[in-house]
Amino acid sequence: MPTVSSEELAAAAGVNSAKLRKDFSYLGSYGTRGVGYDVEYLVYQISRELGLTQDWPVVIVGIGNLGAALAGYGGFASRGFRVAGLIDADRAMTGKQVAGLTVRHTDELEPLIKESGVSIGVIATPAGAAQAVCNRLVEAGVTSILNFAPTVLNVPEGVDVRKVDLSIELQILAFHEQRKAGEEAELREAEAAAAGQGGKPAADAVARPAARKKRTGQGPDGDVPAVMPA
Amino acid sequence: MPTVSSEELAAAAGVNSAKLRKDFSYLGSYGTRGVGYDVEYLVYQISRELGLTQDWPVVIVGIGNLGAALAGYGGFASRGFRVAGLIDADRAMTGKQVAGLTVRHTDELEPLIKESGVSIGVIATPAGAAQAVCNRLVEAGVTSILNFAPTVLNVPEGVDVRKVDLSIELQILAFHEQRKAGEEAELREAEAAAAGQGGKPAADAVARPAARKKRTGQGPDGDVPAVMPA
DNA sequence: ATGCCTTTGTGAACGCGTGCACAAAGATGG
DNA sequence: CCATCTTTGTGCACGCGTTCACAAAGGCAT
Repeated sequence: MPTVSSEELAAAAGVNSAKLRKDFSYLGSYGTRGVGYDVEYLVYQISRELGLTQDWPVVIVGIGNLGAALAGYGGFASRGFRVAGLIDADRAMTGKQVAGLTVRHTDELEPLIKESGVSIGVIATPAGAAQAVCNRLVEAGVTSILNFAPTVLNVPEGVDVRKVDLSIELQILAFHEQRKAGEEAELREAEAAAAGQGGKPAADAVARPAARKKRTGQGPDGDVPAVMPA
Repeated sequence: MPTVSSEELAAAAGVNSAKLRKDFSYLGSYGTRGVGYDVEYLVYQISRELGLTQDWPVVIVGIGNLGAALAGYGGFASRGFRVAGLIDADRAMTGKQVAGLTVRHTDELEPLIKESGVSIGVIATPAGAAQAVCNRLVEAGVTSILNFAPTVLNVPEGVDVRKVDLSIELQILAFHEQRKAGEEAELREAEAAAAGQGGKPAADAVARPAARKKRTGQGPDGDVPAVMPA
């Protein structure tokens, strides 16, 4: 398949074709009217725009289970990322092989960053060590940090930090799960009400502190919200 | 501190106080005018709305580095998640202790789900095994899946899937990193141009297939885009 | 060469979320 | 009990991203 239309691409991606074309137009990607987009050229343009054609040396600090998982993650190489080094504070880890690389001690952090020209650091340490590691990374010249530790990092102007909290994704799933359950419960309640016996709302587990006077009526506390997060 | 105002909360969170109040109003959380929100009551309301007060048994399938990391992740317990079981297809893993739990073989997947009332599954297997695992999870009654495998999962209506791609976060950092570098290069180029010698754009690594006629002029192919993703 | 057909690129309209500004409500002090 | 002050809850306006719809452009058959 040498060429694709915005319509095909949009259907495959599950988005609107107009949006896709407009997005491409921002990139300056030129298709051919009446034909579509040349696949190879398009792939190259998007790859370059996204930085996939560049080589990004990355250092991973904290080689526990998560750090090891990241070191061995297959998706990195194909996206232009190269693990330039693994760092761990535990001397017992020093010298060990993880995912084909040798773990080095924290002492070697700065030389590693400078030698390899690392500008992106990944923090997979316990929460307590994260800020100290972050400071050393920044000091050594790292300007982008991916933080898996459950802490908010303070960084100077010009340094980007992205925080990944693995439990947030679960949280979102649980939220939807609750909504599903809530809707079912509501249906049952509605049926019960139709049968003549209104379902009475359960008392709050934590009482309202001050005077809990009127309620707007139509919604008990157990209501599901009208909005939902992403 | 028994009570907080929306202003304080907004400042701490780095958002607009009006937005915060509006969001709270959607939840039906009632503050007290002239005083603010009762902290304990607010925490309880938000927790309940988010499902933190419920107990969510979770099964993790695929106990490699990532699965082990997830099993030991501290953030789960405090958010209401409980790892009900660890499953791995490798018989060599069966019976081993990971993060204080015993790894069980894939054969025990269905009974585990039914006994523990699991409705959320986490897939941390290699890409090849993910869809098969997914099918079995759904068949056994799981309705929410968190997928760490680099595959798109096909699921029936009513089942939620969230895909976590660890390299995407790095991708976003790299994109910004590229923009930073691009801006610096542009500055240098502008200086060079001011000195009389215009920087010439490098030829594309992949040639345009068809006729590459006019360009709108002001932007060489190496341009950074005018927009950026989240 | 000419006309028709397909698909792009984009101006314009729509919808939604965010932020502003203010009235209502409750607390507090005289 | 009334006046004043603080803070909530929310109608309204603005801005941005998405979608619609169509003119322009290129390919292709006759």
